[in-house]
Amino acid sequence: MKIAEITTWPSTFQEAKVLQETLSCRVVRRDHFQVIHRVAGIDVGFEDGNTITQAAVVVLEFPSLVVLEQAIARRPTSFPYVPGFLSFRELPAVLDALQQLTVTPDLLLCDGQGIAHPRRFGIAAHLGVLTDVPSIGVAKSILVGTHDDVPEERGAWRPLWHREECVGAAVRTRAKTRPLYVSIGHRISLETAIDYVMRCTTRYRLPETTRHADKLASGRR
DNA sequence: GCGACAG
DNA sequence: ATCTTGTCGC
Repeated sequence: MKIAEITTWPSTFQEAKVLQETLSCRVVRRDHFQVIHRVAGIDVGFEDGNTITQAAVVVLEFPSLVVLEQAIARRPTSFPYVPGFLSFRELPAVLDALQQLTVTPDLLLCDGQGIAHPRRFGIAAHLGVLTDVPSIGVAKSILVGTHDDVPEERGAWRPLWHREECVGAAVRTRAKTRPLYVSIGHRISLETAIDYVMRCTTRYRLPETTRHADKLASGRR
């Protein structure tokens, strides 16, 4: 797929923060897409003591969840891991991998937060804005916010609150396992995002998209 | 100032 | 994220 947006990568945290505050205005928090036929899972891994960043993208047919295509990109790591600035570390490699795809995904499921972020611009929101493809943040733990206890059964969820605002949801994708944290990335509402995450999840805690991408990024095929 | 803190 | 095998539990 082609990525039209010209991307700027900051060299200081000050610049990065300003960029997040500027681009966060572009996030569309309501449903704005057509029929979803292809869903992409994205994951990033590190090698050689974190000096190499490897991004993996796997495109699945929706709703069958059959694998259609996959891509891998590797490049030198250029930004440290600092909570709140994950996208600057991982997105350069992710964009490389996305550009290799021969088909354009209709929806991106990204490891990490969407707008459940101090400046409402986590990695899923950043990726959505840069590609202009609908995206969802699917995180295994919280960056910011709190929530009430989530009932044990699969499908149950509770709002994730941060500074009086609902920024996402704690979602039980599998009974008796820790919830996942789902948030708006771009061009999708929270309710719809939760629905797509559930429809991409079968018998495990993580969505099939994420599981395929995890496996590919860690070199297990 | 102190503690928390996606991957 | 990553270092790492078998093992305990549903």
